[in-house]
Amino acid sequence: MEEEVQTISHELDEETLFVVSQTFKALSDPTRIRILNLLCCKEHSVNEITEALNLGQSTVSHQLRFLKNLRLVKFRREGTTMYYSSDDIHVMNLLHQAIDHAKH
Amino acid sequence: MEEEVQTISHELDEETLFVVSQTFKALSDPTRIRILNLLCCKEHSVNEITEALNLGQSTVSHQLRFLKNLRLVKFRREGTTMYYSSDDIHVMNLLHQAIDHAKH
DNA sequence: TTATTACATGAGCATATTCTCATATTACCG
DNA sequence: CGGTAATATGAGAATATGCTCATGTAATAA
Repeated sequence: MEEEVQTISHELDEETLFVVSQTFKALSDPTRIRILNLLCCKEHSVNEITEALNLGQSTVSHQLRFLKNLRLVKFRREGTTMYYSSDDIHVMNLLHQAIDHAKH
Repeated sequence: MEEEVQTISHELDEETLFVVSQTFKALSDPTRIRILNLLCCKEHSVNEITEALNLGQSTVSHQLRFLKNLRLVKFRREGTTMYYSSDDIHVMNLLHQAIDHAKH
């Protein structure tokens, strides 16, 4: 009935726009990409990540908080050690597609 | 044979890291997402984009240059009018996957 | 040629991002 | 309890990002 209203169709609503941009922002930083790529296959402690990627401990912690807030990673405690692992199959999929594509 | 050497494996080389992060950075801004989403199905002039998305002409032009530099869009001239269209099926695929996922 | 339309570009500002340094916090061990 | 190892957090500086304003360029029409 009201097809004319759809003139501006295909336009994304604000929430979708926000979620999509946030998701890609998470994947737009080299440090976060390296961390996610490392966590892809198995969990790692903060120290392991710090050493494997040769980063500052604080940097890793900050980025993990970022990824944790977006629910892209989860963690479990074991004593004073926190083990992080990836927690969003779909986003990891986007990442690996982009990596495969970049490698040609 | 040399499995121990692979300890640091899975690490991404610098160029891949750069390309991947640049690609996602292009998709991490709401304005660029809206432009790419509009260009998804058919070409549009700069003016059409400006009006359809209610943006400044300069803003659209700047973002189109950004997308053009990454070869995500192409264009053709018709008189004084420039028609832009998407030019990277793979990246458009990443975008639509993320949009579908965000919409649940 | 001049005027007009459509688009591109440069400079500058406001904000956001990312890292580093220093300092918490938390759990464990003796 | 104090000491230590592992991680988290806050503040600050350096850089990057995105928009707006003004102006430049290019093609066309009169």
